Order: sequence, then C-alpha cells, then structure tokens
Amino acid sequence: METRRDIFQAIADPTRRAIIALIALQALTPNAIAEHFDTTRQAVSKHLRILTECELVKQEYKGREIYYQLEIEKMKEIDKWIEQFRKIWETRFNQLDNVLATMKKQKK
Amino acid sequence: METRRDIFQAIADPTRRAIIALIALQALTPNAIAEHFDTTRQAVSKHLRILTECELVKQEYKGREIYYQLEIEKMKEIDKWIEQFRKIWETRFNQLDNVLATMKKQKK
DNA sequence: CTTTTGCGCAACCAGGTATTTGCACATATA
DNA sequence: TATATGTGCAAATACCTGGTTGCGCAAAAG
Repeated sequence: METRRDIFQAIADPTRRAIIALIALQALTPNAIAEHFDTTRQAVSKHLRILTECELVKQEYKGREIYYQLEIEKMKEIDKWIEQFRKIWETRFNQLDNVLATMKKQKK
Repeated sequence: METRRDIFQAIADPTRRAIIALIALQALTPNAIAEHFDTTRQAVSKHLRILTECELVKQEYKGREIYYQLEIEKMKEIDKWIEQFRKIWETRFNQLDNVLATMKKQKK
C-alpha cells in the first residue's frame, strides 16, 4: 500500500473523523482512544497510522506510551478547498441582498 | 450497494472533487464533464450517481440531455464540520496575539 | 421509419479498505 | 528476573471502490 495519503480520504471514514475530533482537544494514547469506540486498539492504531501518514496527527513518546494529537494546521487544507465554494454562496447571498434592496427601492 | 451515501466519502475521490468544482460554475451534461477528464462517460456517470445520492448535485432534464449542477448549499455541511476546528485555530491565534502583546508591553 | 446521439444500468474485475487475530518488542512493575 | 502492560506490524478476510465494456432505451436527426 504505497498509496500517497490524502487528507480528503483520511476524513472520509466516520471513525477517523471521530478520532480527529477527539484528539483535537487533548493528546491521547491509542488505548484511550479505543475506549471511546466499539472497536479494537489495533483498528484504532491503523487509523492513526493513516492520519500520521497524511500529517494530520503528530506523536509524542512518553515512556512506552504514545500520545497522539491533531495537527490542526493541516485541517486548514480542507478549509482552503471549501473556500472556493464559500465565495460562491456568499456571492449568491449578496445577490439576494441586492434583490431585496431593489424591492425596497421600488416600494419607495 | 445500499450504503448510505456520505458527503465526506463523496469528496474523498479526486475526480469527484474536480467534477464538483467544474459544475459549481455552470450546469453540464455527463458528456461535457467527461471531456474534461481522461475517463469514460460511464465512469463520470457513476460519480454523478454518487454525488446525486448524497444530494450534492441536482439534475435538470432538457430533452435527452441531463444537466448536472452543484447543490452548493450541501457544501455547507463540510464547512460546518470544519468550524469546530476553525474555532480551535482561531483561539490559538488569539493566544499568540496575547503573547505578542505581552512582549510589546514588557519592551516598554 | 431508420440512424445517430445522449444517457443510465448491470456485469465484471483489479485493487483498496476496515477490521480481527496473532505476534514480537519495549517499557514499566512485582 | 519474571510478569504485566502499551504498542506497532503482518496475515487473513469480507467488503467496498473506481474503472471498463456491453447493453437497452429514449430523444433528436436523416
């Protein structure tokens, strides 16, 4: 599996999205994360591997424990992609605004 | 494949993201969309089916042609999910701002 | 009416995915 | 040192995905 990891693919899985939201607030170990889900630690470990590969997550070693935390900056990549569409829906909102303004004028 | 379609899964595929960006500007037929990619019309049709299933795309029938256009409102769902993280990185930015302000004060 | 064009659908296939189970290794703890 | 704990990795497996090919059907064109 030498597939280049992609952030959009990373957030496609619902479990992975839940993990992301979970470790956004505080760093957690794989065992601690697994306790929040109905799945094995190994499965969580695999998800963390994928998240690490696309640099969405960073590890911090503490003895034999490994704390995983979200690399929040990476999330901006998604935000950046959404921006082009935000521009569109804001433009449409403004257009609606203009329509309303015109109606008001005509009422006058 | 009675899988409930998910918007995050829909945007996971790079071709699908490209289609989304393409039809965000103007409605296009499957053939017209396929011309933009190195793939068959049928493959595009499959992507459109997935996009339609999760209501990211709407169809408009015009004779034997079908125009597909982005349902831009649906994109806000992604934006909504990102928002929780935006809050976090904005908070951190403000914290950095405070640090800088404190440094400035001390310089005085 | 016959042919062309635009389309969706079903079958098929190679490759990817998520999960479980079993293992090896390192670090704590007794 | 012996045992328990935390972890990643590998193999097996059932399922999902994206793509192609071939088909049938409806609308336009001849």
